[in-house]
Amino acid sequence: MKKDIKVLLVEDDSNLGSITSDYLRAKGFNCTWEINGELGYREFVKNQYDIVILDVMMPIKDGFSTAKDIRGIDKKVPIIFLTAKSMKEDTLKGFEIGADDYITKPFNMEELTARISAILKRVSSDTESHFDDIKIGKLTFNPKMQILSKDDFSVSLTTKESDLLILLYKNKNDILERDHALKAIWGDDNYFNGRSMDVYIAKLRKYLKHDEQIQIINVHGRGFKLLT
Amino acid sequence: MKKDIKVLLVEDDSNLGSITSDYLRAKGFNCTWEINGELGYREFVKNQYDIVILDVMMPIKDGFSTAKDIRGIDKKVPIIFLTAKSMKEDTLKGFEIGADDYITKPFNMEELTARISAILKRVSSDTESHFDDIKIGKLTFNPKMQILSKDDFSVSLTTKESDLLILLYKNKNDILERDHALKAIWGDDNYFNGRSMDVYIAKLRKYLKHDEQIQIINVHGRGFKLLT
DNA sequence: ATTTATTTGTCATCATATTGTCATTGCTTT
DNA sequence: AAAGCAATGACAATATGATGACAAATAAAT
Repeated sequence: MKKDIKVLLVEDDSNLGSITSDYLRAKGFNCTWEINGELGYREFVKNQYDIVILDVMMPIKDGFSTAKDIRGIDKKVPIIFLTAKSMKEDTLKGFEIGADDYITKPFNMEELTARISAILKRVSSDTESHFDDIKIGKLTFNPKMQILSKDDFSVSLTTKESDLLILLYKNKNDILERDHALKAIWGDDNYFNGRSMDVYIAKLRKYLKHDEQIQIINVHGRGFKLLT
Repeated sequence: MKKDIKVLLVEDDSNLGSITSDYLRAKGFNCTWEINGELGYREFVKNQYDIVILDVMMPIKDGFSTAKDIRGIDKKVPIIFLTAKSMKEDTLKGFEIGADDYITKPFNMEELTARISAILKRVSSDTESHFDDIKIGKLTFNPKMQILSKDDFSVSLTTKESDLLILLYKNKNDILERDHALKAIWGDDNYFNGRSMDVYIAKLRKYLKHDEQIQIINVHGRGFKLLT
């Protein structure tokens, strides 16, 4: 059936950004272009992306820092770095963070799409599409409809509940750090947002009671872990 | 008797567009030709089409983007893409956005009609013709006459009411996003049009009370869903 | 072991944004 | 002028998210 590959391009040079995103769109990718790391991160959080392309050198927030933030909430999404020259330190640093590939500028468009395709092919096996249903134990969650259901029941979650559940799921059986989650969903990590998040954790726990196998445990001072 | 198949062709090259639409008309199709994605989308919204043929590379709004907008309000209408030969088949094939077929330019006319016929044949089973009556529960809606009726009653809907009902029907049991509906029917997604739409939803709900099975539910912050 | 401080759990309540609905206005067509 | 339609204003109802209050759990200090 139809695939809809969502690509997030973060590039501060408006000329290159415009050309690249146009090209990717013409190639059938669902490409979104943001002009700095901060906006890029926020966009990544708001929507589900299949792959991220980050320019390393950016004024507001550089590519590595952005990648680190993204990795804070998503350990699997493929990231490609664009570096100005072949700087050894750059590439090394990038791979440490978990870069899947890096491309030195200037690059030609065919090369970029080829790399994207190669990476997607490589990781496609263990990657769930962003519009697929999520299976959490005996429960099923449809992120588009924001509906959590089992054979016998069905609840509609609010956006915040849904966002948090998705974030927990992406880090299932692994810790979701408080500050990462807060930055991602509430935009800012502060005391009050923290209290709010605790309330939402409580709400989710209530929903997840429908499968007694599933639980959200707290890791004191760190965050939460969704056990499946 | 031959059916009246409505084909929407969106092609920026006036030469090719003219020739192709002439040919399709000669072959008995009811073909409309628009010269860019924006006009194409507006035309699609205004009328009901059985199939859409989109050039990928267009100046104002490219084919993929147009397809995405069309898919936003109609998940089923068959779409054929016209792509330049330079695009590698495999790139395209992997990342189609709900394309039912694609044809590389230059193509010969016989090939195009053959593809169209093949697709229409393939999907005709679950596709309602644009002039058919729509069955909504116990109710029947005739989109040409804009008349909603049951055995015992009959109302004539206004254009806006009718447009909205058709859009809801096309997305029945699935969410119709506010912004898509507003863009499609009111041409622009803004606060005031949104209020207007809510009024029309209320009006439709009143009409649909004649079958208590049918309801339009709201999905907070997202849109509406017609449950049949 | 006991006390203290910090973090988390949860309920109830509040504020805000979204949606529902009626009445009215203005525009167009006849 | 009358009728029909769409847009808008006004206000009610509802859904959502934020916050306050306090209990419980955990960690740290004594």
